[in-house]
Amino acid sequence: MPGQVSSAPSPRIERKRDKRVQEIVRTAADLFAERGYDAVSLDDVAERLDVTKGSLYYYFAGKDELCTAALETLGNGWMERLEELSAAYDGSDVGRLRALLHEHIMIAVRDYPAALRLFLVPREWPASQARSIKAMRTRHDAIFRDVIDSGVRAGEFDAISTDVTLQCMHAAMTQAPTWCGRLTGRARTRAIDELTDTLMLLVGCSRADD
Amino acid sequence: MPGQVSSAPSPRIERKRDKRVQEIVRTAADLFAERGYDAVSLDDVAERLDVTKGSLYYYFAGKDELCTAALETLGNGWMERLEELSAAYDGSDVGRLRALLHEHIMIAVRDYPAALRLFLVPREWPASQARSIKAMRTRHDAIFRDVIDSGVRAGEFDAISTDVTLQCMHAAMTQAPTWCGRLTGRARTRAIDELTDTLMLLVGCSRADD
DNA sequence: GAGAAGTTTGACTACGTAGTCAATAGTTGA
DNA sequence: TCAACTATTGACTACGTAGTCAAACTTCTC
Repeated sequence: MPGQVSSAPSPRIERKRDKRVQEIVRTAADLFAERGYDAVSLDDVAERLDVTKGSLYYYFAGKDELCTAALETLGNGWMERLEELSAAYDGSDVGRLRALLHEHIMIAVRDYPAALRLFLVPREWPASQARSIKAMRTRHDAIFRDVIDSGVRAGEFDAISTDVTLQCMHAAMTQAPTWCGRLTGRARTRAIDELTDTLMLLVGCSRADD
Repeated sequence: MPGQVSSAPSPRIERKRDKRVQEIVRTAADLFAERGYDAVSLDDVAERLDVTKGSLYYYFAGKDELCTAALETLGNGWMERLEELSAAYDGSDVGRLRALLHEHIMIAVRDYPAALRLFLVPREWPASQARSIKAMRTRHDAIFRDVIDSGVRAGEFDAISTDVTLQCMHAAMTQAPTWCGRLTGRARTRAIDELTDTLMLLVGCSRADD
């Protein structure tokens, strides 16, 4: 075993690599979200990054792994943001739910104008992604279930069924970028606000209640 | 031009052909809805019909045409049913809207257990289908916009924005088969009813109002 | 600046699937 | 029974794309 140090790369190089991985992941996520998994070839991803396909295989074992990384990296960031917001919120459940809905829609529409539209819609992804999508959906549901149940117990909300309410909210928020994405400026802000207020109706809160 | 009659086929043969076309269209729609356009090959469609691919080309010019036919045939039947129901309904707008929502969800969940889940979600279909999907969506929206606006004018409903309300309802109904499809018997009935009632909240109607 | 490590390239294979078509089988009606 | 028409087959081509890999290039490190 002559002199084989098998040294870990220096932190600097590791950071560089991480950055590159993030670039690739982000670009891939945008493309997948724009066109769907099947309609995106690795040549497409490579072209948008100004490299060739072989380069992607230096970082990822295959298309599936790249897709998983894209879903998890972006999804984790999103869910963390919502979890922090929910934990830090100081006020009524009405206010907390409204803040969560609003932030969720904002992230979907603003931060990921192209990416993640399809994020929580399993049918649009290959079966190999089922596990990571399900995990993210569970996390998403837990955030909203928590505040809805709390509000119901406190008598602030009135939901026919928490499950169904959750599903309706989720479905609407999933579609939000398609509706609001083409709008800009005040029109977009207004659409997001209206959507938030409309979803609050699902727990029996009209705008007056805040 | 010796004896070239170019005769139309007999009605009997024409009926037979139409029936075959319907079988193919229905099978294709089921498969497209199960797996998505890209993930379904014409060999898959042919296999489920117990024929070979070449046979499909006797009836359809290509995969795209088959897909268009599938979307339009099934979508037209669905929308016709809703239009009839809306026109025939005799009663308040609250009752009419509830009947429309309920029927829409029932059709989605019961009649098309596999097919058409994705029906009104353009992003899941190739660009060549955009026209026919948009037409169907317009028709769908017109049905529901009609009753919502009517209810708002009559003071029965209170919607923040008809557009946003429509979009939320549409998003939720599109997902309904995914939620209710795995249920059976009373559980399914209950889920469909709960979803209907929950969506009525979007126009400010709680269950008590009926 | 030299050697090592990290990164990218582009030509390559393998494979699946849309679409073609001449040959064949099945059906219909006289 | 036979001829014309309808329907189906299966072998075929063309093409796109996932994945491979040795060689070339770039960037670090001493």
